[in-house]
Amino acid sequence: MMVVKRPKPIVDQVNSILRERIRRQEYPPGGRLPSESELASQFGVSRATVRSVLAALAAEGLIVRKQGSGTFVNERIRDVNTRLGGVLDFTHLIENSGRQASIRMVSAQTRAATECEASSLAITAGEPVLSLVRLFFADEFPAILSYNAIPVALLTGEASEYDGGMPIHQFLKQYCNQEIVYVISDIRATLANQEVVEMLECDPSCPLLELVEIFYNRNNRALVFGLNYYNDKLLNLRLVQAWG
Amino acid sequence: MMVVKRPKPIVDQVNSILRERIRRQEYPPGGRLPSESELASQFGVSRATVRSVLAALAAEGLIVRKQGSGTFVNERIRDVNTRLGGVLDFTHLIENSGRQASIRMVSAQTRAATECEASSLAITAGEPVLSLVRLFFADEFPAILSYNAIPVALLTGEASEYDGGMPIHQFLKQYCNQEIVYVISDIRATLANQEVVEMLECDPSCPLLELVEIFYNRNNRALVFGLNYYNDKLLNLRLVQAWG
DNA sequence: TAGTGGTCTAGACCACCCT
DNA sequence: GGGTGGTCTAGACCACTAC
Repeated sequence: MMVVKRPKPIVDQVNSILRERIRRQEYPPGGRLPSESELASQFGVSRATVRSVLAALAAEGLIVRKQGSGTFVNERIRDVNTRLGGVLDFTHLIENSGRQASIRMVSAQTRAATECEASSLAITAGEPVLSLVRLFFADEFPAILSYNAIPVALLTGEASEYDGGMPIHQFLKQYCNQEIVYVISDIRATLANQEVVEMLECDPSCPLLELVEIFYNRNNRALVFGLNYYNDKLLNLRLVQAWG
Repeated sequence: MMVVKRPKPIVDQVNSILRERIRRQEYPPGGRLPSESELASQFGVSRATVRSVLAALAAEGLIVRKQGSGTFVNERIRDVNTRLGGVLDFTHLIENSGRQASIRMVSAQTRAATECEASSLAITAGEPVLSLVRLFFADEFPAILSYNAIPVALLTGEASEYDGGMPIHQFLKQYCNQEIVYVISDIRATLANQEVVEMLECDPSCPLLELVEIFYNRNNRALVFGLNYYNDKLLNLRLVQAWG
C-alpha cells in the first residue's frame, strides 16, 4: 500500500508513475500490467481513479485493454515518436526518435504582423507581433524550421531573456499567463522556398511537410500562429492512434 | 426526465445525442450547454456518466469546459474536417469539407504481397493479399488515391460482393471478423510517381501527402497495410486537437 | 453566495476470458 | 469458478466564476 501525496491531482500522479514504469520497462513491451484493483490498492486510490488513468493511456495507444484478460503494454510503441497533439513539442519528438535534439534561435524580433498572421490571430494587419524563428536539430542535422508569431499585446512582462529552448506552451504560460486549450492544424506537402531550403540544407526539389498551427485558449482567443517546415527525409513523423 | 433505453452503453447513447444537438446547432457554436447535473437529470443518468461523455467531446476539441462557468460549443469546429484517427474515413473527411464524396474502385484483386507489405503485415513475402485500389472524389475531382492490402488468410467468408464503398474498418468487421484497435501512421511529403499522377490528375511536380498506415487488432496483429496519396491542393487536411 | 465544473470514493452489477 | 475489465450509480468535497 503506497499512498500518493495529495496536493497534485491524484490522477496526474498515477499517470506519471505508470508512464515511467512503462518507459523503464518495469512493465515490458507486450507485458501485462497489474489488475485495476491491484493498482488501486498499490496507490491507495479508488478503482475509478485508476480506470480514468488507464483510459487515457489506452486512448494514446500506449496500452491495450482486454476485457476478461488484462491490460497490456503495446509492443509497438518503440518506434513511435509522437501522437498528434504532441507534434508541438519538437524537442521531444526528436529525442523520441533516438536523436540528440538541439535548438538554434535564428531570430527573435518584434515586427508588424503579415496579412496571414493577422487574420489567423484575429488582429489588425500591421499590429506588432513577437516573431520567433527557430531551427531544431536532430544530431546536428537541421530537421525542423519553425516560425512563430505572438501578438505583442499578449505579453505581460519582459520576454527579452527568452532563450528559445522553451516550448511555445510554456512560453505562453510564463510570459503571457495564457494556457493553450486546443490547436487547429493544417498539414500540407510543399516545395520549400529559398530561405527554408538554406536553413534545412535540403534540395530545392525536396518536398517538405508544412504544419500550419493556430493555438487557442479557453476563450477561443488565438494566441500563436505557427508555420513549421519538417524534413521528413531526416526524421520520420510516426504516430499511434487508438481507434474507436 | 428522459430515460435512455438501456441495451446499448448509456455513454454511447448520450454521446450521440449531444453530438447531434451540437451538429443541428440546438446548442449553437459558442453557446453554453446545460450543466452537468441538468444533463444528468434530462437523461436520467448519473453525473459521472455525463462527465465521461463531456470529457470525450472535450478531448476532440468539440466543446470547451470552463470551471465555474459552464461548458461551451467550440466556435471554430465548422472548418475542421477531421481529427487524426478519423483520417481513415476519407468519405467523412471529404463530406466534412462541404464537398460531395464518391468512390471509384480502381481494382480489387488477389496477388502476392510485396516486400514492404509483407514486412509490415508480418507475413512472408509472396503470401497472397487482397489488394484494393480506390480513388476518392471530392465533387468529381480526384482527391485521394488509396492502396490497401489485406492478408487473404484473414478472410473468413466471401468478399467478392464487396463494393468498395465500405470503410476499411467495416470491411474487416464484416469479412474478417476483426476489430481495429489502433493504427500506426507515417506522414510524409512526396512527389508522386507516374501512376499516382495520372489517377489524381495532378502535376508531376506537385508534392502530395503520403499516409502510410498499419492497422492492428487487440492482439497486435497487423490487419491492413495502407498507402494513401492525398492531394492537399484540392482538399485541406485540417484538424483540431485538445491540448493537455 | 449560488452555481458550475474538477476530483475522488465505495460499491454494485455485468460481460468476457481462462482453466 | 474466479479474476479481469466494462458500465454505472450516488454522493462527497473542492476550486473557480459570476453576480
